[in-house]
Amino acid sequence: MAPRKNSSALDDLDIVGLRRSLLDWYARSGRDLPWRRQTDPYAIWISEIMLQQTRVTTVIPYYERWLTRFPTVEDLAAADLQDVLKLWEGLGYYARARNLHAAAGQIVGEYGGMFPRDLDRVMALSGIGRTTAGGILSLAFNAPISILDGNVKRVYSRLIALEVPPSKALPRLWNVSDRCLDPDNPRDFNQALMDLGATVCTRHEPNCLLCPWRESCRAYNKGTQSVIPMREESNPLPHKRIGVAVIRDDRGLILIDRRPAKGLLGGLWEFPGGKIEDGETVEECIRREILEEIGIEIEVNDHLITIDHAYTHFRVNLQVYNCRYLSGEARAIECEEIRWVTLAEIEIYPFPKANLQIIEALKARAVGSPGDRV
DNA sequence: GATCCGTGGTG
DNA sequence: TCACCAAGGAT
Repeated sequence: MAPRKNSSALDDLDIVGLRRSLLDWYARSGRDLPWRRQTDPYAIWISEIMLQQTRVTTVIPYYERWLTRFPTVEDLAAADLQDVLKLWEGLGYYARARNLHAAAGQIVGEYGGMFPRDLDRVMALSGIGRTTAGGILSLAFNAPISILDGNVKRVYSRLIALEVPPSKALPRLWNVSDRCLDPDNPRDFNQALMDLGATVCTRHEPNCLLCPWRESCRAYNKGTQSVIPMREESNPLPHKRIGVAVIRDDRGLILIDRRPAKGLLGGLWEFPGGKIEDGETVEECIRREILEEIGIEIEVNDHLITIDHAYTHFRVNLQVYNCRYLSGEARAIECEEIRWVTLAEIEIYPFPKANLQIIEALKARAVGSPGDRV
């Protein structure tokens, strides 16, 4: 008989035993999380999206606020996107909020508000991929669908002592996840797997002595658990200096603009500005950018604040200056929309984190200098 | 398949 | 201080 072509990394492991020991561990040591207290697919969907690339402790207050404000998919579908983004403000990856809003429309429009149970239909919703779909369907409906999130990649990479970074072996890891999943207890199994990765099989200093899979884990048995999973390649972050304008007109109103709907910080509001080119002063940059983007002449006055901020693929240094409107009619040339607002009205608009520091600085200055022109 | 997309915690 | 990273998906 010919050797099996697809011999798996799991061939020597007792999968039934692994399932039982993990579920036993989960019954004793699983986490009590807000979205596990019910099986409403809408609430579980919201939690799964918020948890993408985001820590549990960060998500919990956002999750609670969201379910209070938008208790049902109909509430979300009927909401204004700006209000959705405002509720998401500070959580990052804002496409997630835009996709939630769009998918709510899909669910209400195509499925009468009933969350679909079919994997292909769930994955067709905006912002839902294979892992999120598996998470929702297994948690809400106890459907036997595997997942492969960051926790699961780490746990299985160690279990099979994977010799390459997980991104180089996704088909193998999905195969492991499919074969290990307990078809009789998919809900608890998937949750247990994520809890194991989050609390025991952690990135740094995993607590192997508490792990139910210790005896089977190939990394543990080789003593390589601290170097697996292997690191992904990473490139140095580029750095940009940005000139930013807080422009006031003669009435003291402040100019803000809304960024294009897609791309970085899509749909959020900001103070206008742009990249400082080589050989250009900050003041020159700000005057040029405002003329290009908004079409008005301004006077660049005193420095308000400097903000250093790191995004995923680059860092910025924001040089923020108080400016005064001089001439021309402001219009949205390189943005979606512009508005002149008061400092009080600004609270309504969703801003990226780095811009919230500018608003704080403006408020502090307004309080500290009552005679200042506000 | 490589790149883009935020923010806060951490060693 | 700073690179790395944490419940991924879209293009």
